[in-house]
Amino acid sequence: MATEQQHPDYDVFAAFCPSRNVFAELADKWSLLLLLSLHKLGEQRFSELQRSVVGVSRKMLTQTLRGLERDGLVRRTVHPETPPRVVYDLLPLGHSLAERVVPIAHWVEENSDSVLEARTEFDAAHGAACA
Amino acid sequence: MATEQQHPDYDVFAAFCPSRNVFAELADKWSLLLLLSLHKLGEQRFSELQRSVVGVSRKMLTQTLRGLERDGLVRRTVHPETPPRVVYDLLPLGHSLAERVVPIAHWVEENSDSVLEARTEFDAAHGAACA
DNA sequence: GAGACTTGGTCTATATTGGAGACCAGGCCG
DNA sequence: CGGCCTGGTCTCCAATATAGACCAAGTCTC
Repeated sequence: MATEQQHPDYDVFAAFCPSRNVFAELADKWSLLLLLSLHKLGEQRFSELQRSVVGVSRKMLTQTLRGLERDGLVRRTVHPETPPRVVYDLLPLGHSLAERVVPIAHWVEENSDSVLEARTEFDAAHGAACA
Repeated sequence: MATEQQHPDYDVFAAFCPSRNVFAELADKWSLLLLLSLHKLGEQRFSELQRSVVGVSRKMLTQTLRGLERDGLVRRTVHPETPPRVVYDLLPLGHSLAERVVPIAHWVEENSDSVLEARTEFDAAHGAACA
C-alpha cells in the first residue's frame, strides 16, 4: 500500500532509517512530557521542570533535556548567577513537534476512562479466569 | 496556569493520575509504531506485524500487543486453522488515537534532517571541544 | 570563620526492562 | 516418524531507569 509520508526515502517503520532513530528517541514518556510542559508553560528552569513533570528523576531530566537540546528542539541557557540559574525553553522546531503532541495528551485525558474500563474488563476475563 | 485539558481532573503531568499511567504506557516506541502500522495497513497477523514494524522482537511484539489489547485499542482474533492464524486490528478507540499519532510520524519524517543536523552541530560543539 | 543552605547537576547501587535466541504445541506433509 | 509451519513463551544477558548519596560554588547565618 502507498505510504503517505511527505519526505521521500524517510520511513519510521524501517529500522535502519535515520527517521526511525529520531522517532525512537522522541517516542518516550519523558521526552513527550517535557515537550508538552515547555510548550504549555513556556521557559522553565531545571527545578521547575522537575516539579511540573511530576515523577521525573533528576537523572532522567538531565538526560532527556540533553537529548532534546542535542536534537535542536530545546535551548539551554545558563545564567551564571549565584545560585546558578539554568533555563530551558523550546526552539521553533520543538514547538512544531509539541503542537502535534498536544492532541495525544488530550486524547489520553479524554479517553483514559475508556482505557481503564477496558483494562478492568480484560483483567476480569483473562487474569481471574480460573483462580 | 489554566490547563487546557478537556477532561476535568485528569492531567498527564500528575504522577498519581490514572491518565499519566495510560500516557506512560502508550508513549513508547513500539506501541506507537504498532498503532501506526495497524492504522495504515489495516489488520495484520503476528508475523506480518513483525515484518512491517521492522526491528521489533517477538517478545516486545507480544507484550506490546497485549497491552494495546488490554487497553481496548486493538482486537486479537484467533482463527483456529492450521497452521494457526492470529489477526490483529484496531478498534475504533485505537483508530482515534492512531489518527493523532500520524502527524508525529510525519513530523519526524519531515524534520529528521533538521534533527540530524542539529545533532551533528551539537556533537561538534560539545563532544569534540577539547579532545 | 564554620556550618548550613541554595541550585544544578553527577555518581553509584539496585531494580526493571529490552533483546537474542532456544524451546514448545499442534497439525499437516512426506 | 521426523520435520516444517505458526504464534507464541522462556531463559539468559545487557542496557536502562530509578533512588538516593554526593559535589561545587557562592551566599547567609551565627
